[in-house]
Amino acid sequence: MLEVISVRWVKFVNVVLKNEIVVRVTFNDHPFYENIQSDTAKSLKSDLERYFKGERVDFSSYEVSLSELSDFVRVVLDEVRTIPYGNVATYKELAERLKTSPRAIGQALKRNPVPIIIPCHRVVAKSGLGGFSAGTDIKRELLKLEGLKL
DNA sequence: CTGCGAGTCAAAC
DNA sequence: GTTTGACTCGCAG
Repeated sequence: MLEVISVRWVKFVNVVLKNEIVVRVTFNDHPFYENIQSDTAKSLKSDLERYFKGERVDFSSYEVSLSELSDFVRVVLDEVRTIPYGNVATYKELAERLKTSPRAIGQALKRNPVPIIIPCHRVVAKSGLGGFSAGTDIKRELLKLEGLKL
């Protein structure tokens, strides 16, 4: 079963679920047509609304689909999910933990299909913000929500 | 401060 | 095989 959540924020945040598993999160100028049926989708929509209001919300219990990704990307994204709300890690720190290079971490994060759910915005460069697949302005706003400046 | 070369490693070509 | 990054470090101007 396919479900869609759309939430208005600085952009529209559109989330697609398949069988109650999050398969994609995108930032768009227009909302997607919503189709919300399961309790999972209802709960996620309310969590997203609370999150965008600035409440501390943990998305780590939602299942995500990483099956199309390489082993390396999965390992990196799993590690990123352990970064708690309001905290950040640098590309270098993750590289050291996973015995790889900062650039390889960046390449993996770029392939994250579900930003916010997997909080890739909490990974920043050692001196500065770093990049973001949906635009660095979005990344900055997400960090601001969690009380961080950069 | 800005710029550039080298090191790095997974992905893309 | 070569090139390209959501990076970092060091060293010049």
